[in-house]
Amino acid sequence: MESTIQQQVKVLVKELYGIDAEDNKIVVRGTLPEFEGDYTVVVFPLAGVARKAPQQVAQELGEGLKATLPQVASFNVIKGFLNLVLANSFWSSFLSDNYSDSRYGLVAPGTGKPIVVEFSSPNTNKPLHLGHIRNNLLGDSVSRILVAAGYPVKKVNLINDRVIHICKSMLAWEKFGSGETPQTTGIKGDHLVGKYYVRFQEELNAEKQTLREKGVEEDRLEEEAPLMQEARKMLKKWEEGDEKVLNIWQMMNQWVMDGFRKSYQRMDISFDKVYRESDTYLKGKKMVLKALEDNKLLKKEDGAVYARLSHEKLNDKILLRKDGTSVYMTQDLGTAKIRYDEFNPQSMVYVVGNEQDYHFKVLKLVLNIMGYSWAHILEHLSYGMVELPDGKMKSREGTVVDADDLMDQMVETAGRITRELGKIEDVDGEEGRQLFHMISMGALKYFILKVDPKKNMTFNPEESINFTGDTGPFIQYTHARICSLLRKAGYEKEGFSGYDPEQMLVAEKNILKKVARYPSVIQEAAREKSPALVAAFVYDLVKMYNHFYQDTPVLKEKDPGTVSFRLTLSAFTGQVIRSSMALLGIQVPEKM
RNA sequence: GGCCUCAUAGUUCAAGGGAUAGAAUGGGAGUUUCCUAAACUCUAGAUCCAGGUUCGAGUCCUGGUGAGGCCA
Repeated sequence: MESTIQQQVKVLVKELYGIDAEDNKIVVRGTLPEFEGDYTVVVFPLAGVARKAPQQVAQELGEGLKATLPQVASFNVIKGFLNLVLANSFWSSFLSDNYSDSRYGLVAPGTGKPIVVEFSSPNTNKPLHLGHIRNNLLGDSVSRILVAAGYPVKKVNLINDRVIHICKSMLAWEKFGSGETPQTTGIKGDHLVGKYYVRFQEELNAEKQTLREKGVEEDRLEEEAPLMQEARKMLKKWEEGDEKVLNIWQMMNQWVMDGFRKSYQRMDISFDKVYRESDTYLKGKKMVLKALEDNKLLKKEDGAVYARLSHEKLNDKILLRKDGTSVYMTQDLGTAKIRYDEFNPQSMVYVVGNEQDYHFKVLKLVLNIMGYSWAHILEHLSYGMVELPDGKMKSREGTVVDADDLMDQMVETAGRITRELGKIEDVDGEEGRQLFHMISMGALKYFILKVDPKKNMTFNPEESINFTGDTGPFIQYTHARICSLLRKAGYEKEGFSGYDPEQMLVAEKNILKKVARYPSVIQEAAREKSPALVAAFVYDLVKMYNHFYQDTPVLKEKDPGTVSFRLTLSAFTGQVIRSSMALLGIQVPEKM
């Protein structure tokens, strides 16, 4: 409807003033609740080009719109704002036209070039923490939103499984592990490996302390510690293909991946393709050497290969060190190429924290310099850090919030509160188990996704398990109430009849206005890659529905036409709630 | 030191250059013979500072202050 009004305004401006108005000068938005109207045209920009007083232009446009658009019942002008009131029948027709569309708001699945979304990309040396959760939820939700907006999407994960990360855990396990495995200990694989990573650090610190007492200089401690020397030896052996080291590496990677698989499952996250850095890391090196041959890259006197970035006022970027070893970016060049060749995508989105803004900027530039014309399709979806109320998470200070612990805690809280409220019967059975899972994950996902991805966020563990107010469970609860209402009424998507639109209440119209925006919210969220827009939308919708539900009887209403209208309105609202929550990866229960 | 982000009620978040800056939470006061009170209603409370652009600035520009990040 917004675009219909916008187009018509454009036509009228041409007719009345002989001016071709630019689209960005025609601002149409929802009318603020304190004014009368459904949509508002902001006339100031047009008054400027028409060289007339805003009120006069508004008046003339209002008359024109009323005459040409049958949906416009009346209008009023306040200062430079033209408020349009649509006929109630427009809104009831909107409902009858759309209530039976189970894919309302969603665009048919696209068939063109895919968008490749990379997210998660964990290191295999320790379990997932809160920061990874934001990454995973964002990547997953953005993927779902893009699909809903009609894009084909490939979700990919790049496991950083090379020995550099896991070496310390391997060494500590070998020395102190006495053969422990996830099976013998019952510890989740990623946590077991993480345990030995911590153990390594502890032992290393002890060694450093000993050396320190012996009078070794502070900046040589790490280098001289026997454990670090052993770790370096191990790394070298891995690179040489030492069978024993490779076996341990493979085994412990497997443990970690088995652990991650469980966490992904719990978050309801999956991938179309999983890459392993150990398989792909050599590709980038080849590309760099090839580009050097083609004179696209340069070589320093000491042998290091680099890209010149002075035209961008950036420092040169080394791609191969003087000893021929590769740097992080070298691998990223390789994986980008592999991915491009494999999917022929329209764009490649990387969900990676904003501490790597510079890295991605340079990555695109280097790909360009190396002659890959598709470099511009790389898009860094840069999200902010997750901090705790008392500052950043620091593994050294033990303030890291573990993903599994957090989820356990939330399930427990969901169970406790449900029991206290006494709303469902089967709290100890399958129904309870599923419900607690739904509520806890709903709370966690919503809490994180409602924040603008670009911004840093503070994660307050106590507030995150709050289930009232602007939370996932609040929205889930509204859905459950709607389901309950429909169950009682025996409503089966039959729609409504015999309803007089003149009886429509403001609260009902507000819901319809909101629901009507859903398709454009999906498009906007896809364009911005922001689940937060979907979260804000569904929260607003739910608040409006609750307001309606609070003081508008449905089943007790006498007029059957009104009853069927309210039931259809409720069912449609419930569907949009379910649909938009699904875009956030959140399920909604029928009872809670 | 150079570069990049950010700054809004006590706190956590909103606000496509547009009307009186919205929510939630916490504080205060209420709502249950009625479809689920995990709800609803009322109430007090904020744009870091100084300039500028604009009919109009939380939003754009410049400078400052403060916080975070990246690069050494």
